[in-house]
Amino acid sequence: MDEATTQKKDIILNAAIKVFAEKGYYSSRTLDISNEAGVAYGSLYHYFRSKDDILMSIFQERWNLLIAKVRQVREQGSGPEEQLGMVIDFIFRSYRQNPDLLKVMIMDVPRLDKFYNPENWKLYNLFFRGLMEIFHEGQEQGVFAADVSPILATIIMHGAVDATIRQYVYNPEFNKEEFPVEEARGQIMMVLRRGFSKKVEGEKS
Amino acid sequence: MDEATTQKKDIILNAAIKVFAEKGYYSSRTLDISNEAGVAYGSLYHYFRSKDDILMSIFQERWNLLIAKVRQVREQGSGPEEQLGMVIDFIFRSYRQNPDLLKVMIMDVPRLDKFYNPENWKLYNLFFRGLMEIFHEGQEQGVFAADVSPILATIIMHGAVDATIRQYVYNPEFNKEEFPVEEARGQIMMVLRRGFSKKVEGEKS
Amino acid sequence: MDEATTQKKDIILNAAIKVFAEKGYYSSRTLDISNEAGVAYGSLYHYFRSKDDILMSIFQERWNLLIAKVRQVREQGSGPEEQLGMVIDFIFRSYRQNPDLLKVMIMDVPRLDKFYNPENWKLYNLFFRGLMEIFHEGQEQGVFAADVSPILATIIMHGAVDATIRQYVYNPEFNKEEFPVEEARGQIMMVLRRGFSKKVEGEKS
Amino acid sequence: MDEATTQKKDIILNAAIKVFAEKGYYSSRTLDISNEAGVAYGSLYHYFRSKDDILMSIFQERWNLLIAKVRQVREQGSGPEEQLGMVIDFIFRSYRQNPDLLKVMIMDVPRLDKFYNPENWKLYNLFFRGLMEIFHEGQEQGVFAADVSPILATIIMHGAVDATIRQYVYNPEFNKEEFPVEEARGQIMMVLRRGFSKKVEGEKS
DNA sequence: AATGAATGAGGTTTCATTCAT
DNA sequence: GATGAATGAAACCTCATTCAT
Repeated sequence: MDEATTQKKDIILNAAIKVFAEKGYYSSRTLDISNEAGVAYGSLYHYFRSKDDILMSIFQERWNLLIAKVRQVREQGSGPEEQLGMVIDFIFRSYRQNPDLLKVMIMDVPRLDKFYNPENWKLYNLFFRGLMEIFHEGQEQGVFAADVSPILATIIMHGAVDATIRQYVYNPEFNKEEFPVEEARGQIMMVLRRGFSKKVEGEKS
Repeated sequence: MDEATTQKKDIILNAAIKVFAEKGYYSSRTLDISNEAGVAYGSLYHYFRSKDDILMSIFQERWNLLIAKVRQVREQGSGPEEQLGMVIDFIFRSYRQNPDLLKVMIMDVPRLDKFYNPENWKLYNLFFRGLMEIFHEGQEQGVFAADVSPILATIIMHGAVDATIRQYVYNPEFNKEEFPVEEARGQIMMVLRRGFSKKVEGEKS
Repeated sequence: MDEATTQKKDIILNAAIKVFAEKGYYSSRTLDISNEAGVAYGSLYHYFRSKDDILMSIFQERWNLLIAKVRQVREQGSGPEEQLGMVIDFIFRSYRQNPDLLKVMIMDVPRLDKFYNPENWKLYNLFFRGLMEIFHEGQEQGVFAADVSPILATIIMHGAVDATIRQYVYNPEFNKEEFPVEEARGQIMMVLRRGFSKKVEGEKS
Repeated sequence: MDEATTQKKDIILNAAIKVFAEKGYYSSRTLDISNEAGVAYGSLYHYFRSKDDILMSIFQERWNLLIAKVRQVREQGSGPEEQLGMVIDFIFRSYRQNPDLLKVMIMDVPRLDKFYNPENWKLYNLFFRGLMEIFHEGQEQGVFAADVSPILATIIMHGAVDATIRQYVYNPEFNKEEFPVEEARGQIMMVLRRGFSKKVEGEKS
């Protein structure tokens, strides 16, 4: 794949992200995408097999970035708490840089039938596995509570971040001024840090 | 609306829930719904204005139940921790009773354009407001940390539960045997209780 | 057919006239008619075989009135000019009394496939035959020009009246104040009287 | 709009005219039109927005021709009588060349809800205005009677022609052999000439 | 590679009519 | 006679995808 091709694919992908974010995958027409991208709509099919394929490409490209980030964070070697914080930071920064992309990732990707194939699940779970490993290390180092399952911890973390971004993206009654992204990010970190930390003195078991 | 009408609407709604859960809203045809419900094609349109209207009715009926639950929990008057626990329990029990319903609520409802109207947001936020009030009371009673925003706390809680159920619903690699629903519910409760509790001794701010 | 039945049929027919006039036959639903008539929509089918049948009944009832009028005018025995004038008067008066009815007669009846059956044509042409006979008598008495075909004369007369009423009914730019119905009627009469009268002195043949 | 597009639109339009003339607008299916045109189903919607749009295009194209004809006749500058004769001739000739077209114009166009919009009325009345001006000139030149309103004169003329063509098109009992089109046209001209001419000697006012 | 006209399967919705109550 | 829930055929239109240029 030469560079020109890669560039054109990116133009189309970015146009698709914008269009999907605005109307939703199923309400978006390929014509909308080609218009937004400024290419003839037949051209989409030079670069992608189908409309589905475009959405899957968005997922894969983005998700690989996320996985790379997790890997980079892990190799860089600070403490488990800091590592989780860096991943969460990365996600929130991604949202600020390109809210449309996260909107698509959260809302459209998981609702596409074709998304649910083994290959994607493998990719999907790769990210969680990275987080789980960080958490597990934290447990071994005594930073995180031993009675919390790494799987659940990961899901909770991801769910908290995901739900927060959803509020930003969709809820018109959500007061974005009162809650700047940084504030939200800080609170989530705080709650999770506490939630994941070792048994609190005097806790009812 | 007489009883017979209510019954018929429920039959259709339940059929729709099953069909939507299986194929997703956009991939479900109205014919599938009428077949599943065992009624004639056109009958759907006696009871609902459109396919959209069916999905919106599912949301509204279900969400009103959730709001009613929150209200009931609040009136019944145990401590804030117990109250939040009861709501979470209710959601997990709902999932066990009717996983399809939750699947539709989580995956299909939020992706429908028409969902995003003021009336629905009002309903939607009514639930969060109830949770927020519980949390706020907990703060006043010194049970929950004062430096956590009730809004964020609510979102985190909801996100955690939602994400967990998503795993049950979709992730084929998620080991449901290892994690029975009760286990997941217990762990979430534990993490949140810790995460929401007062500042831990010696916490880095 | 007892009296109660006849009355109910008339109620339905009048409702249908109103609805058809407003929305056109094909855009009118049987439900609209039953609502307008204040009866259950199943009831329409007690009194009429079908929606088509309702429109045909409107035509037949009305057209028989027209034919009766022509017969009455002929029996009453004034001169041919006066007789034609009376028929035209009758039509204009009908329009003033019930514009909706004429609207339906002119616009909806002739566009229904089922209208074109031998029985209706017979009825339809009965009216024209009456007019033709009047005209023919006028020719024999030397009142109307002998070189005008009674058939054409009749068609022209009918077309002129019909087109004028159409303007009243539909054309929003047609100035109804400037042209009260009586004025229009008078002018048509004048033009036709002249047009049908014997060859003008010095006419180019 | 390039030439190929124009050609394809014309093919579809002509097919639609044929189908509409045969079955009436509402009884014609879009599939019938595409079959008749020999194009794919969906192609209709490349060239026209909707079925309605096809009918409106037929009206507009045809009516612009009529208006152009009136303009041409006026510029060409013969006497008012001749000018009106030429317009009537044009209409009758149109009927002979393409009876289906006139059928659609007379029967289907005026019964479509969407026909009644300001834009169409403007177009519609442009034709009448042209005729009225001819008539008015005739009055000033002393050829036509001063006591006849140009508006009514125009309507009568149009109604007479329209009603005659209707007979040809629809009435199975109308004897077309006895009345060839030329004969009808001649008689109408004669009646109108007389009807529009100056007060006849000895006329009752 | 790029274009966009052409395709046609498939979906939602309408609505006249039936018929059990 | 009166009702209106139930029926399901049929219609319009959309839109992803193909393919000749």
